[in-house]
Amino acid sequence: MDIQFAILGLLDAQPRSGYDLKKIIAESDLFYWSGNNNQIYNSLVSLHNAGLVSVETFQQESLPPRKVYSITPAGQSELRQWLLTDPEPPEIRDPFLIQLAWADQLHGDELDAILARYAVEITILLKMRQAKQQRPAISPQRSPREKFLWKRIEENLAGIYQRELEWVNALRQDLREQYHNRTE
Amino acid sequence: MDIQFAILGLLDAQPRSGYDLKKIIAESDLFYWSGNNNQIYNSLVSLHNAGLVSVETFQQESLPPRKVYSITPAGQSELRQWLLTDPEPPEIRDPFLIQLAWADQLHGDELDAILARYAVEITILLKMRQAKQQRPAISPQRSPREKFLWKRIEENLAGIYQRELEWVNALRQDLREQYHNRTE
DNA sequence: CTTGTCATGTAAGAGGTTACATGATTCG
DNA sequence: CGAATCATGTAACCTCTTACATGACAAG
Repeated sequence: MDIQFAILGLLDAQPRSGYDLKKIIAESDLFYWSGNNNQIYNSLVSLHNAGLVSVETFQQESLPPRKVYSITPAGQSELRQWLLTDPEPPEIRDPFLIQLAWADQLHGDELDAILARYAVEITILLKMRQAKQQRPAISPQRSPREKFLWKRIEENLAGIYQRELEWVNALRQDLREQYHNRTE
Repeated sequence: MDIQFAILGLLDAQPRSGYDLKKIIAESDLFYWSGNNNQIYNSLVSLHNAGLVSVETFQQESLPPRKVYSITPAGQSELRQWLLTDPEPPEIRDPFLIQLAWADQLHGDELDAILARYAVEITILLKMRQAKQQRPAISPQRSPREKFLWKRIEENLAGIYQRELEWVNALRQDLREQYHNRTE
């Protein structure tokens, strides 16, 4: 998967500048990239070279010119084709699980402490997720169905943290019961 | 997070060669890297330079020499210190959700088709996960608690796919009911 | 008076992937 | 007879990240 298709979709919803895209991607969980300039500005250049987007430059006084990109018909057909390609599975990278894999050398309270810290971390992320879900998102809402799909996508993202939180809490509980939170 | 700590933990359980590590990492979901030579052999060199592992070379007839790495006391204390560092949150990268975010331009049956393909994909991954859970894993099992922790880690990994599958199935069901699987 | 926003762009480097190279042995 | 396993290592490359550079204006 390529950030290009994320950008193409965002431009299909409405024309935007590189700076607009950067902000959206940096704040989004769905568009999981960091939102750094390098990637976005270069992607826009190569999308332009491929004829998938067009640019319009607006001169501004005392500010650098604002370059607003729009999707072209070629870009739209490229996007549509991509929508029909084989879905990729999600990538899961949870370094904490590796930490836990070697954590048996910690004693009970140390182990519970890092589990607690993990739970706090996840709780914060979940809260941030839910906050984003409240305020008007970048969701296009071009049709009731699109609005519905975006709602479900956001629920999916929240669900990931929800499940993780339940998992870690159950684990803490069971460790407490089975090992009374101390090794020998 | 660094692959170095994954390697350090694996070597703490028992001495292994680069080739051993490569196989473990390539097949593992927990150790989420591809298991390519470059990364592993270079990591071993730098771990060795840092004095965190030691090497013993075993000459073999008609095969290249086997270099078996062991963790050093310095390596063990480095590992233990890392275990106490702040847990990192999981990284979720689900390109399919981006595909779905722009998928409103598909009509009902096209949309259901890609959702179905995603469900198949996830089902396969879940089955593979469960298969791995059956056969004797690389789980160290140095104590009952370690065995327990590894079981929970594996359940976590399976749970991710499980939840995703439930989510996509519920979505398909609701689309069928609400939109009768066709747009105008 | 510093921090944040607007707005573009570049540079350097970490991290990660695929593929290549070698070469004997075993399995189907 | 071709493919897989054992076992090391290198090369080329892509992706992505942090940080830098410029410069005006507004807000606290």
